[in-house]
Amino acid sequence: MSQKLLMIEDDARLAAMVADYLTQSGFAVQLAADGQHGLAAVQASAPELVILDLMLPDMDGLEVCRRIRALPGALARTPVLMLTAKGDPMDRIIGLEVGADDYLPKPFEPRELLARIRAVLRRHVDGPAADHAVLRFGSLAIDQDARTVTVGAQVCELTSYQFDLLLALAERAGRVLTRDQIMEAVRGRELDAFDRSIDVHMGRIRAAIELDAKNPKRILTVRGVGYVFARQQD
Amino acid sequence: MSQKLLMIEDDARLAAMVADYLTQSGFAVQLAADGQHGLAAVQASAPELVILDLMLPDMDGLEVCRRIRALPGALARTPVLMLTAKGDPMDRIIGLEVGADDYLPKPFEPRELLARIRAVLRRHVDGPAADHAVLRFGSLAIDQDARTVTVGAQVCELTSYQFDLLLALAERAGRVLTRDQIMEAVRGRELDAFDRSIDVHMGRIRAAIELDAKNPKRILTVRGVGYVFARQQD
DNA sequence: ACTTAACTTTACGGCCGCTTCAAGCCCCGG
DNA sequence: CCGGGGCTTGAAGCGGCCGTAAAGTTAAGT
Repeated sequence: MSQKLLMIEDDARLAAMVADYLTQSGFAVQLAADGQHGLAAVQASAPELVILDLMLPDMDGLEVCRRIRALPGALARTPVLMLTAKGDPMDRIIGLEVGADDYLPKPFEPRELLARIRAVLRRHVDGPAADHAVLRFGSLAIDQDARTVTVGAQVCELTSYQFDLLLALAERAGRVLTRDQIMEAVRGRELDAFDRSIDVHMGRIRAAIELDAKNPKRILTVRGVGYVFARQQD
Repeated sequence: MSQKLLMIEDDARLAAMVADYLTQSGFAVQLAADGQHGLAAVQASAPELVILDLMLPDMDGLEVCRRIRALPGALARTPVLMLTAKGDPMDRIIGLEVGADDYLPKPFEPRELLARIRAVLRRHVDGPAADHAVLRFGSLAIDQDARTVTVGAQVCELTSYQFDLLLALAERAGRVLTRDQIMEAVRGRELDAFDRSIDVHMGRIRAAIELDAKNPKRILTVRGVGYVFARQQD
């Protein structure tokens, strides 16, 4: 029961990469390179959600969004996730105003796009603002919507990337992941041969979430393989 | 099979309204007006989920939550959905830190409360249920995802390489493997003529997984050939 | 029972992989 | 154009673990 997504994006490289990532995450992805074909595809295949680039060759993403909302029947309520060029707050206001359900500034981590797609879909079926997915492991709490991590009373300062890494591990708690798998989950691309950056980040994340970074109880290293997030803690 | 909910809320009007809505949605709702009675009710009726107001006449909602978590047995893991006074981010952090499973700022739509209740319950039932690929031989279990081996309740300390060796044998349980075959399976290359390293490792693995390393019941030696992992055990 | 071959056990040296620190680089905001 | 935060890269340090060697034990053949 894989859900159908439509991505309207003129950058073929980006589109292909994202489509690949989302496909591996269990979605069926259809592509359209401009607004014209995008609108046609919405009507033809009635996707569960539309990923819509703000900048398109033929017509503005905002215009596309407006026309989706003007379609007959249930199609008008198709969830739209807008990709905006920059972190410009203006974009958000405009995007939401024409009826986009969420927006995501480029460049973005595939991981985050996936999280937002799921959030929008969840909201769409369960009602408005449905689900704060909060992962709990003993005193550790990971709030996927707020993108915050707390351990006991302490709020952990994590960068966005560190948060994604932690989340990738925590979602598969109890499963050993290789560095490649982790990189694949977060960025959708492979790791070059002897890249130690993952290790450095794990060190930083440990410093933030472990009580004693010298004796990690949550992020465990599996020598010669990768890392595991411990299922049982505290 | 309507699920039992407990709502701890001092505002009688609000409580009645919500209870009514949730009842129509197929839940059995029990009410408590303050922390004292709320805690008693949790112990008396073991609800599937507790809806807990942050502001209560007698004691803080946080304190109630803490005490629920301190209850004996499975009661301590009763899901808690916190109702916070405002959209203040402070509230959410506090809520997470005492072990609430989700939070919802007032005022809220009943529809949204319902969605979150369902989300939390869903997570609670199929959360820890994530299945692993596990090979079982009597009391011995080999978890390929976690890369751990357990004998009964005992977790065996094995290195990555030792784990791979054991797995190679266990996957072909009942078949005798030569040292070369084992090496081929694990490392993909051949073994030089008089290498005794496999033997040493088998000894170490036996020390970890055999009840009596002197009389191995799992990893058996086939003199002049190699080793077998016994199909029948215990 | 003696001999010999094969497996087990123990000890230890060295290497590989993880961690940590420091410097470089890139991107973004002023 | 400059400054800062954060990701990346490189190098140094350290510890764990593999492999070897050598002694001990078991099994088979004479």
